[in-house]
Amino acid sequence: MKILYIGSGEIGVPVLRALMVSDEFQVAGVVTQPDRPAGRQLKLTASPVKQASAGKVPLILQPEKINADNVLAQLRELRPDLAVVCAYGQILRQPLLDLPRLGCLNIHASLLPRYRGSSCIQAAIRNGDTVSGVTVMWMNAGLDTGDILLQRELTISGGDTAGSLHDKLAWLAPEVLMESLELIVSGIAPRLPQDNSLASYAGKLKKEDGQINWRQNATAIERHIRAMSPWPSADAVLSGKRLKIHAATVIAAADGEAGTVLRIDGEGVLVAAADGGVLLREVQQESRRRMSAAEFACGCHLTVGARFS
RNA sequence: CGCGGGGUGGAGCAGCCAGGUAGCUCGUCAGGCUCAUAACCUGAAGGCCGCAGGUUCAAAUCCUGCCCCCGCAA
Repeated sequence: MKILYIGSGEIGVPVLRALMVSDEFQVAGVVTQPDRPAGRQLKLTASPVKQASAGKVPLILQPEKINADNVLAQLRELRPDLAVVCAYGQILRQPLLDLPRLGCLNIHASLLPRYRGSSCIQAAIRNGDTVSGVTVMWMNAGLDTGDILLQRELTISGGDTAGSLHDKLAWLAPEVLMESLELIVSGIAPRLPQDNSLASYAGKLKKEDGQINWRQNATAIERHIRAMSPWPSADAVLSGKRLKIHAATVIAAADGEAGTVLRIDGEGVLVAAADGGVLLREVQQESRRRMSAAEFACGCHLTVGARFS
């Protein structure tokens, strides 16, 4: 079976690798985002998917607009049986969705219909979910609204960050996809419509979304910190300077005005929230390396009573 | 040539602009106080100030080159 892989993000790389080593399925082509300036020198950088597939697949396309007629024409020549889409970064219109003989599958990193949209992983952490998973669905023109083919769950641990959950889901995804493909080959792949009344949407995150609001409860702040890690990262402001908060713990027995430093010791820096406190453990100032909050406190002579804004 | 910050005893930082005793918080070690302590007091050890040149009577500090780390941005 000839497969067209459409994706850009890191999360799809294990899936792509699984397809490339498969005997039963052939990756006829890969469509990924164009190389973009990235990194410290803004050097043109290939997407993780391109890096993983370069030289290993017959064709790699990097169109600015995947729905353009000339792109559709090139893809049509490949005569793919199926397209697999994962973290691509562009919306696929109907003509493209109709192009593969069997249609297009999308791999989504949440248990749909919960958390449609691009920040589904962060949403699961932020809301304190204990379960997430991977959904393979039949794509339609809507945003993550297609009929579900297969889902697999996994457990979110209390220490999971968006980064660690992303990795877990990335590892789970190949299994779910390959099983989905087997169901299609066998002709028994289900199409279960999503229950729209249970749907929720997690839109694209912006840098500003990382800002910590100390007037929230300690639990919410701690989840926020894990949800924003590693990107866009939870940011706090101390005496006008931005401070990234990489890791923290909830301390229930803490009382003080929201944002106030209550205690500093080897464990870290305890900051009051609306309810309880958040013990900052790992932080990072601009231009500085990550360090324990205790080390940070030494260097900047942080004192009890200081206020985060 | 995208913009910018940083490399100083074991850790985190100040000092650099206006060259001329190596400073701060913490840790370590010793002693003291205490029923006791991660608390407190006293004292001590520990630094070729990233590397290599240059300027100078004198360089952590000024100039040049190099190495490494990081933020923005994507």
